[in-house]
Amino acid sequence: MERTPKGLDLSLSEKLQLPYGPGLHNNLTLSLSNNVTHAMRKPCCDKERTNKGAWSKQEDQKLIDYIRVHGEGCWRSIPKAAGLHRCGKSCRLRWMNYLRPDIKRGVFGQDEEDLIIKLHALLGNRWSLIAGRLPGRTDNEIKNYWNSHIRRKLIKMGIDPDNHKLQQRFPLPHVHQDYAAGASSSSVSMNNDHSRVPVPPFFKSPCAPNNGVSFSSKCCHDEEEETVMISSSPLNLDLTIALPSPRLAIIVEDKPTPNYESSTKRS
DNA sequence: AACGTGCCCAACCGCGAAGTC
DNA sequence: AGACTTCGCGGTTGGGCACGT
Repeated sequence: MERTPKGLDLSLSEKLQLPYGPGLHNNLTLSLSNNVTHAMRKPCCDKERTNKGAWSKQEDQKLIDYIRVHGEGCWRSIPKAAGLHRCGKSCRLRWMNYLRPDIKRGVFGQDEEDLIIKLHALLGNRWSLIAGRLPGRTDNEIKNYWNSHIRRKLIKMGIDPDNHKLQQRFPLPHVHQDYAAGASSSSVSMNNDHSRVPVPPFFKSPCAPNNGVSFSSKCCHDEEEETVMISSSPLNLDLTIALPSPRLAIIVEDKPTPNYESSTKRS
């Protein structure tokens, strides 16, 4: 079954209605779900007979072997066909987030981090779309990285990670320090005394050329809220989202992997 | 050494979207 | 047309590890 990934083809109107923060979307979802009962929904699998929790090496191997031969598709039937006591959803997640041969693991580079921030400013919490611009990275990985690293970092810098607004009331010297490395020509005029705050590098520089998303930001001073807004306009809204890197149906090589229950997570 | 706390991240859950019957 | 099925997404959880006391 071939589908167009959700939100892949952003219409111009959608591009212009930048989802600064997930608020709107979430509120909508919330209000809808409050009015709908899902009591009739069937469980996605027979929970009695399915394994849950961390995957064992044997389970991984079964899934890899199966997909190596048959390719991805029809996740619901894969567990049975592959001899796994897992639900299809769990198989899909394990494959997509961990076993796929094209997954790039390891620490995020500065360029990747900057790109994530830029894309988040533009797309909000649409992790799958963001992941589509970062070859080898999964939405789950990016989401985790955002929540555990970037989010905190932005807060520390005095930037609201939800709406990407620079808060005015933050200890400026701290921000100066943090931005020092990336600060050069561009700066933001913040206060009446014309003190200047360097713009974080991810707001200044255009994206890496091969990412196909370009930015230009200007800042303005929002008197009422006493925040410095990194305006979304005029943005180059060439947000043509390319399809994520093609996934291999056949795995050629075994990849060194994963963490299993007993393995250590950290070095 | 023992305990508490915070962080990381794999995995789960619920739900909407899209396809099929 | 509408019920049902399947997929994919985003939010959340919980186990395990690192680090501080």
